[in-house]
Amino acid sequence: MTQTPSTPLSATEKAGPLPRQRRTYSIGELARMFEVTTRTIRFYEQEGLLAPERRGQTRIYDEKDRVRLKLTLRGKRLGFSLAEIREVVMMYDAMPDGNRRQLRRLIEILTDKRRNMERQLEDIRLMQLELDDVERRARDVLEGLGD
Amino acid sequence: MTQTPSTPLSATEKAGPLPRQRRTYSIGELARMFEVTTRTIRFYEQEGLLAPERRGQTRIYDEKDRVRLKLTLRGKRLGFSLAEIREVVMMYDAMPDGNRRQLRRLIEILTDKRRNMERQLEDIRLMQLELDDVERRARDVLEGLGD
DNA sequence: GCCGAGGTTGACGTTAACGTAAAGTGCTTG
DNA sequence: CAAGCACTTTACGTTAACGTCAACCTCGGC
Repeated sequence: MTQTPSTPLSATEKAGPLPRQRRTYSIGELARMFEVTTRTIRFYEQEGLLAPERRGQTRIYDEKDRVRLKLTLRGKRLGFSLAEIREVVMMYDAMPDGNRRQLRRLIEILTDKRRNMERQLEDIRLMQLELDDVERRARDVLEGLGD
Repeated sequence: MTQTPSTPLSATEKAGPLPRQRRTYSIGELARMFEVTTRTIRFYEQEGLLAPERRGQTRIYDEKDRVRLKLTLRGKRLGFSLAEIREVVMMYDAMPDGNRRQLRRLIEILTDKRRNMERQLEDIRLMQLELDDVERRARDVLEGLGD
């Protein structure tokens, strides 16, 4: 009865009028799709980031799982730990019936992540300048060697 | 043995009117300055990222070292490994007398890093959208609870 | 019936990036 | 001169995020 409408985390999903096919994926498919190993995917499940269904022993992943994996990997590329990612993900899941304190906590976390992003943006900007500089010098030296 | 002429490593040494003084730093100063531990700084040296001078046993860091530490930490925040950072740093140092092959290799690495940055920029953009979305929903639920 | 391709659960191994504790050195301050 | 810092080396410990076996199941095809 507590069937949550199960809307996956998504700001970028085009909710077309198409009858959404209930596509599913095997662990191997997902692995190839995102260029990770199956070990990684199982590990993420063990860490509470995924919860695929089972047909017998075999894991079957649906669209929601796929999106979650995608977001997890994106978070990782941005330097978040699995623990951090899990925190947000779990709070998101618990949101519908979350109490005020939890929700405020979630917003607090999000604000923090956002600050993190801002800093990274600045870091990237500065790093790009450094790279430009180093590359320019390298090219100068190359030229000096008589290209 | 080596009698050093009692220079008290004063931070505010009035040697001249020039603003560009040959300032030096102790390991503790740098640690506080960047909010890392001295262990971290020594570790970076061990990994070939820093090479401070010594007065007896004690490490003395100059402006160049400080900048390098700053860049290292920035690289870390962007998810580069110490090995990667070292690669760039060492090649940069060896640049003046670097041969063509090395220089091309350096430029290749830089191009790679740059691609990395581009991807991170995109990741950040997407992640910000996600965060916006999650936060908006959280606020909606909060409001629904009768704020 | 057997085989290979994929899937499963342990369980132990590995690597990066430090943390932490022990034991010593050197300066300066009461 | 004793105490107290800040610094040093050595060395073992720790954590996250997987990698790497081993030993097993299971299903479609020949």
